[in-house]
Amino acid sequence: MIHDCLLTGRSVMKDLTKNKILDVAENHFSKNGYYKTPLDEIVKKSNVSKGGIYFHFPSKENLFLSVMDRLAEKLLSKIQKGNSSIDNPNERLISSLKNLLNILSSQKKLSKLLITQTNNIKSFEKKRSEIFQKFSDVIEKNINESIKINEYPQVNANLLSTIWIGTINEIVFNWIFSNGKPPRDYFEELKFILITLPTTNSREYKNE
Amino acid sequence: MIHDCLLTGRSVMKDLTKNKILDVAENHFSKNGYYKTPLDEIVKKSNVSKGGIYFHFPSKENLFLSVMDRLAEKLLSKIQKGNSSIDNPNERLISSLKNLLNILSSQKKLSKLLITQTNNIKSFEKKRSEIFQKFSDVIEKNINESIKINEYPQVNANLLSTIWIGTINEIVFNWIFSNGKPPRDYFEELKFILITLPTTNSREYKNE
Amino acid sequence: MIHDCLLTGRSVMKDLTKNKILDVAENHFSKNGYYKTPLDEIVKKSNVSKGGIYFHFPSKENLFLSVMDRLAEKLLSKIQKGNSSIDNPNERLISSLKNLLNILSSQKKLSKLLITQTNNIKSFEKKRSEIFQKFSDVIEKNINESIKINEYPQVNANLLSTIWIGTINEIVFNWIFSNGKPPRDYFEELKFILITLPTTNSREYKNE
Amino acid sequence: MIHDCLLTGRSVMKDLTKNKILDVAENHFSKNGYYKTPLDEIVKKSNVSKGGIYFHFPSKENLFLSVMDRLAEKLLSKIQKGNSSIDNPNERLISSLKNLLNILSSQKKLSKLLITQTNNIKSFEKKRSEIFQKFSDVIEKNINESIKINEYPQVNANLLSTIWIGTINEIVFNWIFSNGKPPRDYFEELKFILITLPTTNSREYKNE
DNA sequence: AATGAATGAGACTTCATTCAT
DNA sequence: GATGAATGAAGTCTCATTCAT
Repeated sequence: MIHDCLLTGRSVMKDLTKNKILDVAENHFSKNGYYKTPLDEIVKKSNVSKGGIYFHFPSKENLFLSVMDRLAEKLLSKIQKGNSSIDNPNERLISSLKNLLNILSSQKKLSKLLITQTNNIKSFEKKRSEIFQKFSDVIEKNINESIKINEYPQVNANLLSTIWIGTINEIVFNWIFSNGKPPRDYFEELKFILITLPTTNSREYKNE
Repeated sequence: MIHDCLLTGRSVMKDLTKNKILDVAENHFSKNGYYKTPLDEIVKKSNVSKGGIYFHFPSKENLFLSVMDRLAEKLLSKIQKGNSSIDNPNERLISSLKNLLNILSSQKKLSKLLITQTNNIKSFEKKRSEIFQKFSDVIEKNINESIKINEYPQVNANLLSTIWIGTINEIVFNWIFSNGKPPRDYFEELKFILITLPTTNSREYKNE
Repeated sequence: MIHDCLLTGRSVMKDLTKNKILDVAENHFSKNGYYKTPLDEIVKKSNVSKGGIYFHFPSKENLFLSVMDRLAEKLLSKIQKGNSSIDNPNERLISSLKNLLNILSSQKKLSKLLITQTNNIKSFEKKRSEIFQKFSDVIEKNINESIKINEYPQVNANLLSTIWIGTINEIVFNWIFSNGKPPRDYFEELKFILITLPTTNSREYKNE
Repeated sequence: MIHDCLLTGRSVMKDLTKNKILDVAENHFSKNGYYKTPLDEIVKKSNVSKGGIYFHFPSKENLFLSVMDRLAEKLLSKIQKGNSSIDNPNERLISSLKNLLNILSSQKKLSKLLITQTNNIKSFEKKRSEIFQKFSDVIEKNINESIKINEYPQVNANLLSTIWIGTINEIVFNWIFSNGKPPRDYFEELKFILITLPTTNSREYKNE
């Protein structure tokens, strides 16, 4: 028997199929992109029939969106878990940067999926915005807390988080498409530019 | 006869047709994306037959790449023209930022084209990298010159230009897809964060 | 327990489910037609599972046929009930016409179902013929009795009943698809053309 | 060469393909119905590629409608041609009946197409109405002229033409689906019931 | 009796590309 | 140089039916 609990067995089974589909879809979408991944490919690799996929997802588009959602949740929870034990906001900011870079570095394909699949499909663009906004929110919150305790100069935290996200995005892009270094290799330098430099500066301000 | 010189006349005619195709293609690709723009749409709007398009461009993919190329050239020359008369490297850096933001703000569709059309097509990704690299190079060069004359702290200019590009990219993205403000509205704040803050800081360093 | 008699209880339950299915099926088939009514629709609206439907009906086709059968029976019994108390054959003929028109007028959807669902499916065509034949038989019988008592001229009663049926069919069609008047509005004029006119004429003949 | 005129050659060629498609479609639709005729069947039998069909017709539905249109035109022109040389309205009425019955008798498949393909598709129902209305109009006009010259009693010509159409429709139906006699076999009896009987009667009226 | 997840054949449609003219 | 009718592979999606539970 696959499961030891008869009561929840059914929903476990259901989730088994659904997750198998999501796994295969995630893999193929991130490797080949939305348009270059025919449903038949997912059918073949998942051993779930076409009808089975459409039983769980109303359309290919919805399947893609579900993949994005699951992925974003996974990444977000990893980042937040990494931060949960850190008290100092500035340390937390540094930790967020490190985690984000590490996680993305370890999942090249998923990074690609997250970053490049917009395809002029409204729902994709909306989803991308949604997800990036969530990452941005985490960072903005940390920046604001750093500002509050005077670790960071008075800047527009929202814009700054946009800078962070855009920067990381671009680094991932270069890594994937221009043989750039993996994101994690930029940690020290990014820390210097994005945190040390302004922070030091803010101390200078205070010293005046 | 429309033209008096048969020799150049022909190529002028050719260029006329070719540019008409490129104009219409640019418009549709940027509005609807690569996959959502059937060649038939370009045929209809350009009044050039399908065979005509295939005479000038070997494939739809090549047409798209040509649109990207032409566009990048246009934007780059605008930026460089704006900088040509400025002597001070730091001023030039500021001017670059301003120009970049202004130009992108005035061409929402083209911004979109430049930013979102990668589509997991190798050649597109390569082209996107190429173009962004050119923008990045301009900025990197200016940063390096600023560093040389001690206007800017000793940072990895290449990484910093990546930050610039990523930031602008993200701002454009938010503008297009999340009803964010147009890029130009961020000029002052970006100038403060990306230039004033590090620059001031570098002066502080020097003052110590 | 819902019922106290296990023996009949079971079949009552069964009939309850079966009739619920038939009700929902009748409604959807008549509204949207055979091909535009997926079984899933009936599942959703009847709260009977797919397996449940297949327990009661071997196929969608059979379900449709059952709907037709039940419907025809309903209509026929209504017509015959209306005629049962009338002695004079000619009066009965008139009453049949009136009833038929009234019943169809009050059930637009069912009329549609009866009239348009042939769909090139052999079994459907056979069923439609069967049903129309039953209606035709009722009318033919009445005509023949009218002829027998010299109320009606000597015509081919079978053909005449076909004329009746075809006429009513066409009137219903126009009502449903061309915003024609409801069948009942034609009663007086139809009575004149189909009964009075020939009847009067037959009297003339006799009077000669 | 297929055609002797180079100038019109192109449009002749175009029509050749289009008509080939229509011919094959007419044949299959009338034999098997709309839903039981996959486009692939038409592709196979017409030797025109799927794309070719979609070049000439925007959808399967539109193709079907075009078949209906062409067919209706063909039949109508045959009927009107048959009537063109007859002066007396009553004779023309009789001729219309005869022609209609004959034409339908000789084209069982097309009759079926015309009569049974409604399928709960709005556009089909509209087209069916349109076509039947045209037939009805021809008959109504003739009836009205017969009434004018006192050959026919004062009845609602519009309703009477509906009776005619419905009758013929029903006879065709019985012929196709219940092994009834072909329409033409009913000519004499229909003439008696639909024309002679009322006409004679109208004379009686006048004689009074 | 009843459930509903899963199947898979088959439907319609799209569209980059070709080629005779 | 240019046309546009024609191709055909490939795509997404539907839905009657099955079967383990």
